[in-house]
Amino acid sequence: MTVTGFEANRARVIGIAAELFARNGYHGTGIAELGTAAGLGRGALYHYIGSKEAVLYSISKEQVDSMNAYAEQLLDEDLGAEELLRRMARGLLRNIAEHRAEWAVFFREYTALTGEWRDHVITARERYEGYWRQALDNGVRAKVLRQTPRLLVKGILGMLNYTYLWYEPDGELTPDEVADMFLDALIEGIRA
Amino acid sequence: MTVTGFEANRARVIGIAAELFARNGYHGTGIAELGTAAGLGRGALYHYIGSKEAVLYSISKEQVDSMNAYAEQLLDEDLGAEELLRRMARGLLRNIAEHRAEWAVFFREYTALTGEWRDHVITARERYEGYWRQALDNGVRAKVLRQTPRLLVKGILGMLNYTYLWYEPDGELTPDEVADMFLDALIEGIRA
DNA sequence: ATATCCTTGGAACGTTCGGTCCACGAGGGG
DNA sequence: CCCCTCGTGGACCGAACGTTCCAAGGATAT
Repeated sequence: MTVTGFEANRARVIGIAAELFARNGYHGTGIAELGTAAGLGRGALYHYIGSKEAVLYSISKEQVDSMNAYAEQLLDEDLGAEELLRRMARGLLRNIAEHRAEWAVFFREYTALTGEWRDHVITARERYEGYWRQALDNGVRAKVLRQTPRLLVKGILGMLNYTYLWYEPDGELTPDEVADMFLDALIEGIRA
Repeated sequence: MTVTGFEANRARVIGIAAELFARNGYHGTGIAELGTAAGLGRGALYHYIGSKEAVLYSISKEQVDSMNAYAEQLLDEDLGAEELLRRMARGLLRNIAEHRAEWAVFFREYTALTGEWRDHVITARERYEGYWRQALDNGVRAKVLRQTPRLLVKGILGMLNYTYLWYEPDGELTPDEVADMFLDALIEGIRA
């Protein structure tokens, strides 16, 4: 049962590209290699992808955009500070666990993007960081958390993002459990 | 006053390569580009570097090896559990701050290594993680820290390693201060 | 002056790069 | 049966890739 339709085919190619880019790097993966893996000749391949950089952009953009949408939704829900942080962490780790290849490509290779594509992705990434800062500030305002340096948010994101490198979907912990473990350690340390 | 001697020249070229690899990626940086940046022709360049992959190996190896040596030294010193963790964190962040380009290359591009070089770097990296686990276990045995999942060490290292992406040497915080900020948040959360 | 060695620039190698182009086949509506 | 569109494989493009090679320059020791 082959999938049909332009969009479905495009998505399929981009998924394959994510695996290849994750394994061999963006510059380290050739268009010929991608064509072979997708079972497509040059003509068909370019019909779907437009350009190699467009593929990298699609891979990167989709993940960050989806996390931004999720964060915006949570921030609208008027949750308690601790619950908000836990849900944001769980959402991120669930996404990373489901799209390890895409996140690996995004973290390692987004610098290979140029022009507006680069700007868009970097901006989206900063926006996401802003949502985390907002969530932490919520906690401080509600006197649930103590005042901490603004750079702590970088540390938290590092802790969570880094999972793309080691998380094993078949391991003993679910993404939610990993998120909770990290937040258990952190929240006690920054409670008011 | 130009530096002389084979080793000094080699080190100079590798330093320049680290900057280029960090900015444009390993596969994204050409030998021609490196030659131009170093002010060397092809012949002279290869006289010093041997091969492109050898450059990547040198950059990666040096940082990890130096952190392993530092960790081994600290573990020999019989420090208190908290002091040990703080010193390890400070040492790592100091090193990252001083060699941002090298760490960026290491984190993003070590997968481009092949064969024994790849194995050596991966092994060294796992060894370093083992030292951190040891330090945490010390704390648990001394009843300074509570028992935590073994995967927490991945989170701590993520927190610290991630600094290569954002730490600004001219910013308001020294590497030691960043390390302390992170550990202040963490240690309270995992104390016994 | 001669011999030896380290260092050097640049030509050249075959391969692969990302991307373009075009002819053609299949499918559907008139 | 013709025409148009869409999808496709593969020839082909110039440029860049990492590496090798060699002749010669420069320094030092004899």
